[in-house]
Amino acid sequence: MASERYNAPEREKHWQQVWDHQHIFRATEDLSRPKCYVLEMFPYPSGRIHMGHVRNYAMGDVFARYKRAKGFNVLHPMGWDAFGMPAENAAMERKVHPGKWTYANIDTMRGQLKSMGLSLDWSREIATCSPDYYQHQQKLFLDLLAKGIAYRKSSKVNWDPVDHTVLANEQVIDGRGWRSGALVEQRELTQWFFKITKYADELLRDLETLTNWPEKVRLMQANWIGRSEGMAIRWQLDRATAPKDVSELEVYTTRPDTLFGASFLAVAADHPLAKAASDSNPALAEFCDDCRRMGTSVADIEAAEKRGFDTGIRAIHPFDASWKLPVYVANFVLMDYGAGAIFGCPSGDQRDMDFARRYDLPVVPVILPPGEDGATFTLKNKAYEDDGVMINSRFLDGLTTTAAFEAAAARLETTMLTNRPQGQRKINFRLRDWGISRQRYWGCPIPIVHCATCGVVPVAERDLPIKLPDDATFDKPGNPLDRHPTWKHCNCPSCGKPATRETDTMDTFVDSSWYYVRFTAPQSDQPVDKAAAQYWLPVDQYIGGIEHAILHLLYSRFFARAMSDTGHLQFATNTREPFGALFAQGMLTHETYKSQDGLWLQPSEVRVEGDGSNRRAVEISSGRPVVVGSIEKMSKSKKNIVDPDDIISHYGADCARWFMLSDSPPERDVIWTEAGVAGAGRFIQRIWRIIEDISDSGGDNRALAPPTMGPEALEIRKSAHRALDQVGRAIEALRFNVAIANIYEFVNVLQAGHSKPGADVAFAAREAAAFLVTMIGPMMPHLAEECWARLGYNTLLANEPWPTPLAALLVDDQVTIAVQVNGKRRDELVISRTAQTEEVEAAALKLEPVIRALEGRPVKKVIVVPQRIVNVVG
RNA sequence: GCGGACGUGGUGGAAUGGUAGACACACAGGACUUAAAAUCCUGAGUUCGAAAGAGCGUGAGGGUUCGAGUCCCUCCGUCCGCACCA
Repeated sequence: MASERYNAPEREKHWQQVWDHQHIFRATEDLSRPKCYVLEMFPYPSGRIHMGHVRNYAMGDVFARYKRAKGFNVLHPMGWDAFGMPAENAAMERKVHPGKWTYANIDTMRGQLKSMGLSLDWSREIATCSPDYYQHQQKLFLDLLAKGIAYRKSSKVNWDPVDHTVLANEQVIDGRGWRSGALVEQRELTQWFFKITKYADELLRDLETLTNWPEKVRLMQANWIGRSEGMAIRWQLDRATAPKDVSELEVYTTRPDTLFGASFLAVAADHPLAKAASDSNPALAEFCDDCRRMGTSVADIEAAEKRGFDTGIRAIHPFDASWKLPVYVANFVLMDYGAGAIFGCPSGDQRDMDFARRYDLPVVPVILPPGEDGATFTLKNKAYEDDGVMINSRFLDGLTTTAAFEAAAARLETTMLTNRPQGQRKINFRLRDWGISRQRYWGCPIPIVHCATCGVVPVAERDLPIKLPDDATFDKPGNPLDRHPTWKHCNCPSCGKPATRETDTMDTFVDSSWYYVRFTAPQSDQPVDKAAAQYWLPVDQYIGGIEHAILHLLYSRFFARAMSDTGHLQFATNTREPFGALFAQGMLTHETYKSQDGLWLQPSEVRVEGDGSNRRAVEISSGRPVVVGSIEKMSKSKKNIVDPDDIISHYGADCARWFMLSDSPPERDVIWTEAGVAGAGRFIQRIWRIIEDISDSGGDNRALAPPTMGPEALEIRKSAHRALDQVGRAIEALRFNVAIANIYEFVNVLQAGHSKPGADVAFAAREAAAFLVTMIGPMMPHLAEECWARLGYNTLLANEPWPTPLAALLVDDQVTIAVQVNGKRRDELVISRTAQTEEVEAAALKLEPVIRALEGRPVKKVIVVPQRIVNVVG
C-alpha cells in the first residue's frame, strides 16, 4: 500500500544521527581485514561549500561506502587546508581576525558537509591552522633542516614596494602587483627552500610506477621536472679581452654535436661575467638593468625580442685555439638554468638564429637534413633543429647527430684544461628548489631564530610550537609578524642572548604536503605514528581536481620521500609514493556575472531571460542589465557558486549527490545546470514507491528457498544480478555515471515486473529490492537505509556486505546475434548461447533479409564471432 | 613554439574493433482527473515512404579490416598544460 512521499530532509537527519551515534565510520587499525584509505583533497575553508564540493565528496563517498561493503577496513577522513591569504584579506577588509574568520567558515562548512551524509571519520578532523597540526610541521621542518633538505639561500623574488611583500608569479599582472598596482621589482632576498631537486631523478623515474594515475598528470609532472642530458663545457677566454681574474666561462648544452656551428656565446644578465664586464662598461650595466626589469609573465616573454649586448670579451673555441667567438649578454638566457650561459648555434636553434640575424653573426649549417644535398643546402631564417648528418664540422663530418654527440663529448671529456676535463656530461632538470618563505601572517611560523652571535639557529624542540600571536594588526600592508611589537623578540636558543625570530611563514602548500600522513594518527604527540602510518599508507584512492596536477601532487610526492629520509615514514614498497591511485575529477563550472558597477554577482542574484541571441541577464534586485562573462570553475572570488543548501533542504542530500554523479563522466568538466535536479528527486520517490509496494506485498521470504522461476520472475532476477555485477564494477572503476545508468535500467525492469502475480515473482522482487537498496547505498545512503528498514531488515545497510551475484544468472541461454552482410546489419538471430559456429552460420544464411541483401551473389566467407555477430561476405 | 586531450541526436552522455544513440533531461501524444499537480503508458537521429522497408549518419578527407565512433595518416575546430629550459 503506497502511503506517503519519502520525506528526504527529515529522514536524512535521522539516519545521520544513527550513523553518528553508532560511530560506524570510525576507523581503527585491523590487521584481519584488507585496508582501504580513501581520500578526497581537503577543502580550503573559504566560507560555504558549493556544488563542486558536493561533486568531489560524493565521488569519494561512493567509493568509500562501496569498499566498506566489499569488506575493506576503510579510512575516510576530512580536514581543512586552513592557512592562506583569503583569511588575511578578510582581516584587512573586514577587521576580523584571520583565525576567527577561518574557524567560523570551518564550522559552517563542516555543518554543510555533515548534511551530505558522508561516511567520514570525523574524529580524525584536522585543521592545518591549529597549533595541534602546525607544531608537528615545525618539527618536520627542523628534521628537514638537520638533513640538509631545508636550507636558506638568496634568491630573486617579485617584490611589491607598496605592500611590502613578496608576490608569487601568479600575483604579478602586467608587471604590477595585483593589489597595489605598483610596478613590481625583482629583489634579491634570503629565503628558505626545500631541496626538491635532490629527488628530481626519483620523482621522474617513479612516475612510471604510478599506473593508476591519469596519464595526463604523469606527463605534466614529467614535463615539469624536465630532465635533459647534455654537457657542461668550459670555454677559455681570450686574455686580452677578459675581465681581471676571469679566465673561463662554463656553458651548458644538450647539443655538443653542433659545436662547429657556434657563432657566439651568451650569458644571463645576472651572470657573474656580465657583472664583471659591467664594472668598466656603463652601457652594458644599463643593458643588464633593462633585462632584469623585464617581467617574467607570459605576455612579457612573448613580446620580448631577442636582444643582446656585446661584452667585448672573446672566447676560444674548445676544438680550435685560433677560433674566437664574441660573448654577449642576452635577455633570453636564464641565470637559473644550466650554467646561466650558452653557446649559440644559429643553424641549429631558432632563438640563436633570430639572435644571429639581428646582430649579423655567421650562420653555418652543421646538420644536413635527410634527403637534402650537402652541396646546395642552405638555411634562410629557419633553423633546422632535428637530426641528420654532420657537415662543415671537421672531425664530426659524416656522422649522424647521435654519433657526433658521442664523438664531441668523448673529445671534450678527454681534453684536459688546468687538470680538469674541458667538458663533462651533465644531467639538468627544469625543476627548481621549492621556495617556501612567505611574508605573511596566516601561515605556519618557520621555527628559526636569528642571533647576532650564532647566526641562524633552529628553535629547540621543547619550545615548539612557535605559535602565531593573536594580537597582530592588519590595518597596513606588510608582514604583521614583522611589525608586531613583541612577538619576534626572543633569546637565542644557543647562546641565550637577545635575538629575533624568523618572521616569514611557510607556503601553505607545505601544510597540504603531509596531511594525508597526519590523518593516520591525528592525535599522536609526534608528527607521525609510524605503526598507524605503515598500516594505512599509501592512500589507496585519492580524488581531487586536475588543477593540482603539478604543485600539490609533486610536493606531496617529494614530502613522502623527504619524510622517509628523516625517518618519519617507512615504505614497504620499493617506491616511496604517497598516493597509489589518483583520480582527477573534472571541474564544476558556471557562467560569471558582473554588475554594471563591475562587481561580481552570484548566479542566485541574476535572472537570465531568453535564449540564443536574445539571451540576456538582469540583476534581480535592481532590474539592471548584467554583463555575462566567461564560464569558469566555481570559485568564491568570482562568485559563480551555487550553494547546495537549497537543493539539500528541498530535495535532500541524496538527490544532490545522485544528480551530481549522473550523466557526466566524473573526469569531465561540467557546466552547472539545475535542469535535471527535479528528475533526480522524482527518481527517489519512484524507488520509495517500488520498495513500499514490494515490502507490503511480499512478506519476508528471505529464508525461503527460491521457488521454480517462471520467465517473468527470471527476468527480474537476471536483471537484478546483472545490475549488481555491473554497478559494482562501474563503481570500482569510478564510472559513476555508468553505474547510475545501469541502476535506471534495472529499476525500469523491476518496476514493470514486480507486481505481476506469482510466488516466484514475489520472491524475485523481494531479492531484487534488497539488491536495489544495496546498489543505491553508496550514492543515496539515507534513502537506502530507509528502504532497508522498510523492507524489514533490522541491521544498518551501511554495515551490510555487497552481495555476490550468481554467475549462472549473469548469462542467458539464448543470445541475440546481429547478422551483417558485407558489414551492414540486416537482421538478428536468437540462438542458443552454446550454438556451434556451423550452426550459427547455417541459421544466418537462411534468414530472408540476408538472402535478399546478397542479391544472388555467392557467399565468399562467413565470419562468426561467438555470441556477438555474424558477418556474411558476398 | 612544444606536449596532451577531446569532437556522437534538441541537451548530458553510452558503446572489451562486432546491432551507434543504452540511460537520463527536455519535448510531443495518450491514460487517470471537473481541472491541475503527481503518477503511468507511448513516441522520437535524419531523409524518402501510409506502412513494410530502404538510403544516409559519430567534425572533414583518406587508409587498415570481413567489420571502424573506437586503430593509423592528413586537415579543421574546441579545450588544457608548459613555455626564451640551451
